[in-house]
Amino acid sequence: MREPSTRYVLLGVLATGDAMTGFEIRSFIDQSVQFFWRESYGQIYPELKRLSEEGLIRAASARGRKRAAQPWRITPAGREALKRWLDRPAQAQPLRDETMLKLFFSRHASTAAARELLAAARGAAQARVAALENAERAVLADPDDPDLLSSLIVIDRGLRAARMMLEWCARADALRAAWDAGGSEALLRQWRRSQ
Amino acid sequence: MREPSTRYVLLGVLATGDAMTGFEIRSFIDQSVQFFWRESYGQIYPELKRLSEEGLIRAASARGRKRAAQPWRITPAGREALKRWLDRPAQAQPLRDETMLKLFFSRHASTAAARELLAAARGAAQARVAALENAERAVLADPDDPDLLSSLIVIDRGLRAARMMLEWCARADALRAAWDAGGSEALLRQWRRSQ
DNA sequence: ACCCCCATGTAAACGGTTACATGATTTC
DNA sequence: GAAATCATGTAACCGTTTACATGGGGGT
Repeated sequence: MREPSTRYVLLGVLATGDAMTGFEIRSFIDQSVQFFWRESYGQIYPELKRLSEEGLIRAASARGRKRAAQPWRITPAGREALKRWLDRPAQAQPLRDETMLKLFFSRHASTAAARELLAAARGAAQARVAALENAERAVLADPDDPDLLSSLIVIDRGLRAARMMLEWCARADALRAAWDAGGSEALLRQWRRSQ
Repeated sequence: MREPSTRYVLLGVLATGDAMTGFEIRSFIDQSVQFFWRESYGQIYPELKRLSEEGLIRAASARGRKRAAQPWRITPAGREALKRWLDRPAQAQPLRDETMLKLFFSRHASTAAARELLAAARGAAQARVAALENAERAVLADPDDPDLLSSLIVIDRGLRAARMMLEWCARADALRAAWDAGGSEALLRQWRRSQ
């Protein structure tokens, strides 16, 4: 049995203290942890209902404007549940990277397709670096954010991952070029260099 | 609509040329691309049946020993389908990293729990480096493997990712220590250093 | 009056894992 | 002949995405 983590994302976001609607929670997720987590409304709304039935969150109806919007607030029981989850070791590292899969099988494709795959990976990594540098700037602009430490740790991870991808793309190009030029011997020579 | 990639993994493995049973395909996946892909029998067997109905693979019954085992061979149509898939750009970069999620919310946990999370991540990364260095040795021992280039590219990616994680763990520790010692000012000083 | 954004929700389909059942073959 | 390994398959369950339906509020 695997434990669903969706509920804990919701609790974690609400743990900041502010009452938020499902829509706002989703926006928050898209802004803060977008690079390693995503949630769809189809998950969020039913889960919020369940959480409130279990007493881990409660409706905080009174807001300035009267609306159909339903803001939620975390309860003490919710904070405890979140804490218990955080105390448990994390499971399930991310798996299933389609780019890697295609690259691994790329000798069955045209060389153009293989080059295309690497180029796309490079483009994605560059975009990611740019997005993360923006996020970094935004975080540094507000040094009193209680999430400052967490945000920086997470952004650092994202930046390192993206830059690693750029280096790896260059390396993959070099390996491929060596292979094209001189087969397995040249490839192995290239591999041993800067290893 | 998202495209299922399971079928193409099967085709990709069979494209090597050898006839293989579902069991052997799974073993091959576990040995070659285990770090970014996994398949379960519950996916493999029904999908093999479907592929054979579509004429992308065909049964290659006659093997030396008579068995319940059912080896499959890729057909020309299967190779074309694989190629078409490889020509399309890859979608869906891997998402949902529970470790990152917990770390992001870790200010709501005990400091012991946060340290524990990082320690586990470091341990996992070290194990991964060791496993990948073994894989590297195994690959280098057989320079005539037609998958040599792909394997090295993939191993390189895995090694870079794992080593990046080790560096990031150290950095995260340093950031956390700075925060504990001197709050956000010390944290920001530490952040700017070696940035 | 119209459009865009905010906002909630549901149903269907899908992909995937897990658990379970079963049995052949090899090796010791 | 027992144990380990090779091997196939299915059913149930679960989490997730997608598409669809609906409507209020603010701005132009």
